[in-house]
Amino acid sequence: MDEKYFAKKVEQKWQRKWADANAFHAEAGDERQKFYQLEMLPYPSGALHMGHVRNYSAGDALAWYKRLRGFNVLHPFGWDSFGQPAEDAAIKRGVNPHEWTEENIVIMRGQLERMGFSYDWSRQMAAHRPEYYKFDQWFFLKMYEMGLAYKRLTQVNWCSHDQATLSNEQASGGLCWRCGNPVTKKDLEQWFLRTTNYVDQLLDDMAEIEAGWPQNVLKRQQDWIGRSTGAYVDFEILAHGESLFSGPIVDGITSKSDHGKNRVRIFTTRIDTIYGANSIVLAAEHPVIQANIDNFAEEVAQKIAFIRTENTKPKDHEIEIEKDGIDTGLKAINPFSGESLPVWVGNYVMMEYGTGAVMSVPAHDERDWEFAKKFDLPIRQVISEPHLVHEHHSMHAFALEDAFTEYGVLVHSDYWNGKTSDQAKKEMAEYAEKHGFGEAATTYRLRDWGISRQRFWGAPIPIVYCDKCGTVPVNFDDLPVELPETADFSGAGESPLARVPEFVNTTCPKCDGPARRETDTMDTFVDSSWYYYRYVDPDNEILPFNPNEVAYWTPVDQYIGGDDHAVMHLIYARFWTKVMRDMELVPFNEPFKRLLTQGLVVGETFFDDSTGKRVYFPADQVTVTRDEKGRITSARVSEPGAVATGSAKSLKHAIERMSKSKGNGVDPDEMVEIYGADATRLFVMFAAPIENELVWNEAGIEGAVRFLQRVWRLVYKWSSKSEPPAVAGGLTSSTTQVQPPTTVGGSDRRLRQKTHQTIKRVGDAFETLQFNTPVAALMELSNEIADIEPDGPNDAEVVAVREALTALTLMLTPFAPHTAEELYSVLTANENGMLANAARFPEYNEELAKADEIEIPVQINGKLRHRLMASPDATNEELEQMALSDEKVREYTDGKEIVKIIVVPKRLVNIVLKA
RNA sequence: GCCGGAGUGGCGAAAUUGGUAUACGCACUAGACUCAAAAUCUAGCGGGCUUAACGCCCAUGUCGGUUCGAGUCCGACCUCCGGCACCA
Repeated sequence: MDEKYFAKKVEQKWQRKWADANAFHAEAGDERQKFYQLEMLPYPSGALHMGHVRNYSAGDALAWYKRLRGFNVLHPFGWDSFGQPAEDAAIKRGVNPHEWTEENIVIMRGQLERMGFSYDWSRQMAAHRPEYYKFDQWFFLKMYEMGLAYKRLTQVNWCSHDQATLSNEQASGGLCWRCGNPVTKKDLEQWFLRTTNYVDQLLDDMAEIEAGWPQNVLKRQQDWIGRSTGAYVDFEILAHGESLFSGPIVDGITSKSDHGKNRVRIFTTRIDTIYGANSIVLAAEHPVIQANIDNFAEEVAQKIAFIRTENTKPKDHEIEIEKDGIDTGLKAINPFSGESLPVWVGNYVMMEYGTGAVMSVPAHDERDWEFAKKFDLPIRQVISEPHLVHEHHSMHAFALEDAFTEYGVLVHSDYWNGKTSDQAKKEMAEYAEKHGFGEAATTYRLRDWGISRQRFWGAPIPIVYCDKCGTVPVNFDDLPVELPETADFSGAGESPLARVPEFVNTTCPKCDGPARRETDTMDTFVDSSWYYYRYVDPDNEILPFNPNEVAYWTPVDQYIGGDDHAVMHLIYARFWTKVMRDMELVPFNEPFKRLLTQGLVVGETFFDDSTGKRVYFPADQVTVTRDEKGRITSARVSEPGAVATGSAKSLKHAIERMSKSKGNGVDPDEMVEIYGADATRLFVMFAAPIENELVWNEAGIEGAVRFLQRVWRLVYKWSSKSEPPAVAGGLTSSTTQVQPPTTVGGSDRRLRQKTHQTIKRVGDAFETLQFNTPVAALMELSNEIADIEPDGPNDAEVVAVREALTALTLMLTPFAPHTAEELYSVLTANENGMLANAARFPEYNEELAKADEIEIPVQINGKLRHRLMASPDATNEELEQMALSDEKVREYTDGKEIVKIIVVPKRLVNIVLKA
């Protein structure tokens, strides 16, 4: 190689060497400790973006680090290749989704290889290939056998733009998660997986992974699962002779015990407030309402219908929906007080949660308060702050200005008066159960996972419908149920597979008679729920994987990806693992021991304020003028015809997520071409903490190039000055200890100190998943090396520099592997690089890291006044004496009374004087 | 509205978890090299004051507190960013 750094040349050389040596292939059963490093698999869109680069750079850094630490590292890659974009491409451009997807995979794999990520490509999986989705179907059939997969008619979230059903997660906020269009409701037969069977485990097993997962992800999962404990209470429903309701009440009994009475079951977390209930409020869809809809007065029925349709409108997160409702004329009897309460329909009660019925206690619930205020319903306070209990009894006062939602002491609650909320919640639920009108209960926000999609590009659900036998699962032996080559995508609302007769028409696995296949495909989150198990045994044709391979490699030691998957993917994957555990396929509860969520890569964008149009991107197309404070005052676009000049006021400055559609993306290929893969990766790791948002700044990447060039020059400068070290495997303890002690305070001594301090810092940083600070530490070390001039150095200096450079090179590997490999081969005069030599992370020597002299700040009354040089072994007494006898310090202390002296060992001395 | 998180130079950020605030990098300024430019190297780079002394004062969103000592802990407030959103 050259003494000048040509990134491209170096990178291509080592990429070839790695590939030829199959360098990153890992096999189970090694006696080394295993480490499974996983990054979230991408959708093969056809173009790698900087978000991917950030994700995989971090993963690759850890994979390299663990290899250097002697682990047997599994670092696989695959493709989440089912999903809508392939279908969209088929519709828009008439391409075949299979071909389109395979082409994209080839393109993106090339991009990844040019980045030099150390993946074991022999384990690559792709969700759209029959050899993979065969086992989606296999799992589905297993779950069907276990009663975990079932079908029911349901109102689904429907996106009319994408012509697809959406899970609740995907329809969050009433808008389609993909296209952002409003979601409507539609009745369809849908397949579900019983995630609710595992809801408590999903919550409780968080204790196992708490230490390794970001708090906010666990928090979001908790919120998503939404467990709340309370009680069911059954209210008897009566027509009560009101003119608004005619005829007998039919159906709609929602409580378990009926005694021949019509009852409606409500859920509450605050049974202690039940004496404050002024009404019962039902969802418009509630069975009691719908079963009796013809018996309501005209205007009531109309209002109910209105509320029902209004509620299907998309929820706008910015605008709070005004409370609305209608008194149905029905009455409900409060089982505790015997009081007769009106039954309302309210737009704020959702059928999907709890029982679709609530008791309204305006004094102690904000929504009920609003509702009562709007319709002028009575408000009765039944919980008091403990110190006000007396007043409540004497004055019967409800001077509440707002709902009092805190716990307190019960008042105006008969027998229960004086009990605390906590006591009452427990005892009242028990009382209700004893008397047959309720029980303690827990409800969840999480519902079963609807996996049916009216889509072509997904795994077919392996079910057959036979007129004779009904719903029949496909035999395991007949898997996979393969997707046809293509289909007619033009239809609306129906699965495209329904229009492929060769696919639909089949024979019944049971009776061999004519039958039809299920034409829905599975949600793509099924694919990503277990792909990380497939990597351990990707070619298995009989089972999803060999249990021995799984036993060796899993669970995943470190998972890295975006926190946009905090709830969907990461809950489904946890669910899947628990099901697999119950199938005795894995012996543990949790798939991912540690999770790291990396922040977005965002672009800096400017908009012309007058036109609202994007002015330019990327930054190098524009000339920016800044004021002395660094604020942007004007910008000029170098593109002809798109000139925009003016003050900062005329330009809107925005930071936004990089994306193709916004046109503000940075092409990784371009970065590799201009700066090299190593510099790109190094910069992405260095520029910001991994969990922070990263604002792309092209100038910064040039800094990374400069750093690599500096290291490069240093290695060439010094490698000609001495022989390679005796030990080929890299920097081991034997090479470091063999050196004779040198002069205290000498430059070689200081460099060795810095080297070993850096080894410690960098190692610690990797263990705590920090990537920006170790790069800074390596830069410091290189700066220190650069300070030593090779002209006429003594032997000790050459040794110290060589040690420093070897350590630097090894520690640089996780960030810039190509450059590091090349420099390592120069330093060791061995063309075969690190992997061939089984190079190891440099060994930390505490003795060498220790400074000969340390600086001890001396404070007077907590203010820094002076610095002393002292031995790191100096005792507290010695430090104190040194400080007190120091001339400079005495200027401050002379004539003053010393109150006390604080000495922090190896840290500082603080002398406290009397004021 | 509820729940989290964060506010440190012109910018991205460090700070051994209560002990020298601003490491490292970007940008910028000056100088060296050069016919010149680029690259590279050297020096400087929070603000202010002064008799210029490796001296003082002020600075980690604001105000207060604890402490010998606070970016770090406590209380109140302000701002920004995320998540959830009628969840009973």
